[in-house]
Amino acid sequence: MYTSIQSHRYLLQFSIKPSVQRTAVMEYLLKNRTHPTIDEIYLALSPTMPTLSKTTVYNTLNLFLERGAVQQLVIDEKNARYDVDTTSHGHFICKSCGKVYDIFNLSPALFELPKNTGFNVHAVEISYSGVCNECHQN
Amino acid sequence: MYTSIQSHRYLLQFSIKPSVQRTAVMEYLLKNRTHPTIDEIYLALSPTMPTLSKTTVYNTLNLFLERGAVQQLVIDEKNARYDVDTTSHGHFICKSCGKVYDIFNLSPALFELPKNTGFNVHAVEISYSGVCNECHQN
DNA sequence: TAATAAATTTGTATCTGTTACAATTCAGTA
DNA sequence: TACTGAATTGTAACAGATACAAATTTATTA
Repeated sequence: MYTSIQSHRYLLQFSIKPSVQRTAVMEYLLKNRTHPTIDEIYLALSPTMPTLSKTTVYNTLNLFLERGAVQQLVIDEKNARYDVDTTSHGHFICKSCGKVYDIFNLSPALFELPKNTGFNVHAVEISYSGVCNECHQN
Repeated sequence: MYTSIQSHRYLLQFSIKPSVQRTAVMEYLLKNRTHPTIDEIYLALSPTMPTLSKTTVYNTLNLFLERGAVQQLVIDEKNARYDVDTTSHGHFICKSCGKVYDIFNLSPALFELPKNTGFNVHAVEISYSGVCNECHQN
């Protein structure tokens, strides 16, 4: 399990000064690999951190993003979602319940950046959509 | 070039009753393959269609989406974008100017839906990001 | 054609995710 | 301890999208 100390060290690896708030947010991301939204992070932390401001969560995630400590997922039309796992993997969003799941075991070829497109391509995002099994059987 | 009459026929193929507004929106989409946002469509049409309401553009695009006449792109954090080309192709978004470009000539294998994921996968979206050449040289 | 019903469009109000920004608090240093 | 800069906070503002009722248009029936 991830502790606060480990989250602290993790932030330092990305040259992020580990404040109490930043460490708490990173700890949450390391423990909850559910691609949470800003609101979910805020709601999860505010009970044990009553002074936490939602603006701080926004600031923090934007900082993490700049430093490459997290990846922002653009798969949900409503909210931005964040993923600490920055290695190559795809995502699936259930159009019924809205949950976002990882899809590992995809061919590495899918994540190769295309050549000769006339653009300077830096990143790929592979997003699947449909209905998850839980929603399907209800 | 696409005419109003062709747009009219195009709508009928998707069982969409072709009102004046719907035909105008579809004609715009067929002529402008730039993955426009709702606002761009509205701003382009309102000069020659002064009574047009932005709500109608929203309603219209949602209807097109339901009937499969357009594809919604979730690649731009700010706005939804729409594409009349529903065949398999990828997209590139320039993080500097925000323009969205098509990327054809990708391997068809990229668009195959994964099996045994535990989900009912219906669609894929392959999104690249980076900086376009115009922005790069400025 | 006239009257009626149904569908579409419109405008306003509302909601929600996000950002801007000034004030406050905190951390580190002299 | 006092000072300086960074981080956090709360409020206000903004923008994309939706809800909804009123108005308009289109289709249907007499």
